Parts: sequence; C-alpha cells; structure tokens
Amino acid sequence: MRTGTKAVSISLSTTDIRCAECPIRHRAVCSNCNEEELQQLDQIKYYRTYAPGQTIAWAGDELTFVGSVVRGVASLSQTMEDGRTQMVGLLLPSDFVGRPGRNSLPYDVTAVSEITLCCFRRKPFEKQLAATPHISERLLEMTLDDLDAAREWMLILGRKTAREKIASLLTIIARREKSMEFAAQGDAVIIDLPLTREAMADYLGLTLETVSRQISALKREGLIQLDGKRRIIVPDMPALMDETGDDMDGGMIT
Amino acid sequence: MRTGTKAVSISLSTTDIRCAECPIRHRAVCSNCNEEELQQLDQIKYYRTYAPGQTIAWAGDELTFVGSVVRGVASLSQTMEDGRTQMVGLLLPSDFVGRPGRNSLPYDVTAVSEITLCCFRRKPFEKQLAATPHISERLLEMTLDDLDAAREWMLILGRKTAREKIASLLTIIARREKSMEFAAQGDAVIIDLPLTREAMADYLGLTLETVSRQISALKREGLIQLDGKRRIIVPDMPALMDETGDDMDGGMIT
DNA sequence: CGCCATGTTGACCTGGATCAAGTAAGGTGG
DNA sequence: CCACCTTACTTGATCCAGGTCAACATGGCG
Repeated sequence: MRTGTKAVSISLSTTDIRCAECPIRHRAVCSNCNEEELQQLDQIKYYRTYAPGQTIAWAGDELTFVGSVVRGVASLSQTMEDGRTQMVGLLLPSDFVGRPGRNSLPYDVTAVSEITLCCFRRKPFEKQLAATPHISERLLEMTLDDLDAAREWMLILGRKTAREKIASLLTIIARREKSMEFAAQGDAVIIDLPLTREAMADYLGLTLETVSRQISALKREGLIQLDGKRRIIVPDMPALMDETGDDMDGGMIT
Repeated sequence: MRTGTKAVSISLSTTDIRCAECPIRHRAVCSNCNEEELQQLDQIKYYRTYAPGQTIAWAGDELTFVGSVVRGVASLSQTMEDGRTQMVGLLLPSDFVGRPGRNSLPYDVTAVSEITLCCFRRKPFEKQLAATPHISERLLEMTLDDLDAAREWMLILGRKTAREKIASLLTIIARREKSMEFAAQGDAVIIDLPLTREAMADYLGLTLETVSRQISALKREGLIQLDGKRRIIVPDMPALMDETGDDMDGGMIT
C-alpha cells in the first residue's frame, strides 16, 4: 500500500515566522507561553513544508521531531497488510503532531494538502516541556480534547449508517473550519472540503463509492449543494445536523 | 435507554487503604509520586464502590470527582436517542476516570463488574495536579496511551470483519489482564472475560447475535475453548492473533 | 419449581461492498 | 488550440456479511 506518493521530498525551510505573528499562536501547544518561554521555543523551532500526498512519517519509523500544523491539513492513518486503511486523526492548523516520550508513532502521517509544520527536535522539546508547565498543561488539554474527538469518532464508526456518517463528517469539518460561527441560523454555510472521496471513505470506514452515492443523495434531497467537487454549500445547517443521528441537547461541555 | 439499572446506589466507604499498600500504586496516575506527594493525595482521597450495572456518571451530568480504578471494570459509552450504543472506553484497574478542567464527561460511565474507585474531589485534585509535575506528567502519559488505544480501536471499528473484531478484543483483554506475559508461547492463556455478549457487541460495533456466532465459530475451529460462559481458554495465542488481521511486526514502540 | 437474565442458533433481509462502466476536469505536449 | 492522459468522481448491477426477528437453551436464585 505504500504506493502512489512519488512526490519528491520537498522540505523547504520557510522564511522564519516570528512567534508573535504566527497564525496559530493562540491555539497551538505554545498558546499559554509568555514572551520568555516563546523566545526559548523560538530557538529550537524550524519550519518544514510538505507537498500534498507526501508522507511526513511512516508508522513505526523514527520521528525525530514533534510540532504544530501551521497551515494545511494532514492525516494520521493505519493500514492493514491487505491495504484496508482507516484514518485515525485529521490534523488541522494548530494541531500537534508527534508524541513526546516516544521516538516513533504507531500510524502514518501524511500531508493531505500542502502543509507547513512548526517543528521542534524531539529531545530539546521534551526538555522544554519538562521545564515549562505552560506547555505541558496545554499539551495535556489538547490531548484530552483529541481523546474526546476520537471517542466521538468511535461512535460514528461503530454505530452510524453511511448517511449519518457523511452528515457527521460535514458537520465536524464545518465546525472546525468555521470555529462554530454558524449560530447565525438560516445562513448558508460553505465548506471547503480538504478531503478526496477516498480520504472521506478512510475517515468514515466506508468505500469511496458509498461516499459518492451518499453525497449524491444528500444533493438530490437539497440538503447540500456542490460547487465543483470539493466545495459544499449547506443551505440549512440544522437540517444537515438532524441527519447525523446525534441528539442536539445532552453532553453540554461546562 | 436509561433503564435497567435499578441497583440501589451503594457507595460503601471502603476501609481506607494506605497508598503504600495500594494494588495499583505503581501504574496509576500517582505512580511517579514520592512519599510526600502521596501523603498529600492521601488527605484528599476517598473510596467508592459500585455494584455491577450501576451508573457511575451520566453523560453531561456534573461529575464532582476524578479518580483511579482500584479493582473491577467500568465502561465509557455513548448512546444515541434510538438506543444504539457504542462503548468508547474500557476502564481496568489503574485507569483514570474523569477529566480535570471539565465538570462533566461527554459519555456515560458504568460499572461492568463490582468496582472500587480511589476518588479525589475535582477541585483539590486540580490544585494538586498544578503543583505536582509527577502527577501531571503521568496523567499526560496515560492520556497519550488512551489516545493510542482509542485509535487502534478505531481501526477495529472501521475496517475489521466481525471475526477479526472478536479476535482483536480477546487479544486486547488478554494483553491487559496478563500484562503481556504470554511470551511463553505454546502455553494456553486463560481469559476471564469481564464482559457480557452485549457489552462485547457494544465494544465492537456489532450485535450480540453476531458476537455469539463468531465466538461459536472460533470454538468450533478449536481456536478457543469455553469454560462456562465467561471464561475463555486460548490454547494457542499466536494462532488467535493471526485472526486479528494485524501485522505482527511494524509499529514497534520504542 | 418457575422465573428472568444471558446466551445460542436458525431463517431471512438489507445496507453497504464489490465489480464494472462511464463522465468530467485538469495538464501536457505537439 | 486540440488530442490525449490521468486523476477524481459518479452511477449501475450484483453480492454477501452482518443485521433483524424469532425460537429456544441454560443457569442462577428467590
């Protein structure tokens, strides 16, 4: 299954960005850091950019850095010998990549779109982590959020129908892209899907044909409109959310 | 769906256990603590015991404590309005319950067997957490492990066949129960299943009938033997692991 | 003993997988 | 500017793993 990605291993060292001007400054693992702590991180950070489809790290291989997604989308996925693959994480800007304390990951990390990471060599980062509660507290919080997201995803994988899965995915992407601004009900929401049909299938535990058919069905019923292949317009977000199978009330996060 | 559990709300204050004699002392969230730190925890800890089937916390309801499983098994699960439920966590001794920084959980916590928790009221625990890197480091490590486990589980839910799911579950339980002592190949492994067929189905995203049929099939083929309903004997663990669909090589954790 | 919870097994059905043709939109080179 | 690929996507026909519905077995336990 390790095929297809013939892209040359680009890793452009992007023009350095000063932390203060960083677009993910307020959400990433460094978001609680003060000026002094940021300067320390600044000294060990560097940027890497990957082309779409390029592999950032193979499962089990050594990963010498950890870091944050600055721009673009990446996926974490697991593949069985016979090629069945399941996406287990979708990394959007500000998400953290890598595991302090381990020098490898048990899943493949792949660039979905062109992506830029703010990287730290693992050892120096671990040292900084141990010395800076602002970082470790934030990392714990982010990891707990990832765990909650993984568990919501488990319900989708284990118990939802194909249609509910698609509606759930669109809802999740919309929520993350728009940071939950669709409180303005009645307004159409535009989702720029960062995923191919195949990637959506790997996310949802479906085949790409089923994804395509369900999207067609939602379109036929007027719940969504397509603008090109990848842009989806949701005229009535609550109506789409009704199709996810979730109850809209319980589980208030306080 | 919130039916069935008519058990009276038992919460026996167990005879206090001194931390030094605690059976989960070396694996729980407190495992890195020194004597002094343990004494501080000792002052805010208390024990609670729940009967099998009893609900420890409902999704979305306030949960005033966090804690460790000392003895017994509990589950985390999510239920849809129409009753479909998916287990999203299985808590065995030493596992941590609850989420610092939030006063509710987005899933139900239910005692599977009789279970004893070592509880801390949330606020004092958070204070201790902030003051004690030994605790927060361990909690981060445990949360990262939970996240890896959740992601392995996602592959099971999304891509594995019913037979592979059952084999995976048995392998996971065996691994956790026996703490990986089955290196002694050729020896039979005895698994005392803490789960009913229905709970196994909720774990694996199957129906209980399918679970029952697959277990019968594995028995018929000699891969497992049953001793009563809940005790499973695996004469040849590697043979069972072959049925999980996992490759036995890659993903070495280093 | 009879009850109720748990588990097994059978017969049938169906949602989504599989297999197989298409279509549509870039991209490239002549 | 067009002919030709290639990659992404759509749609149809058929199949089958696992769900559903239903009957029955087993085994604690009052």
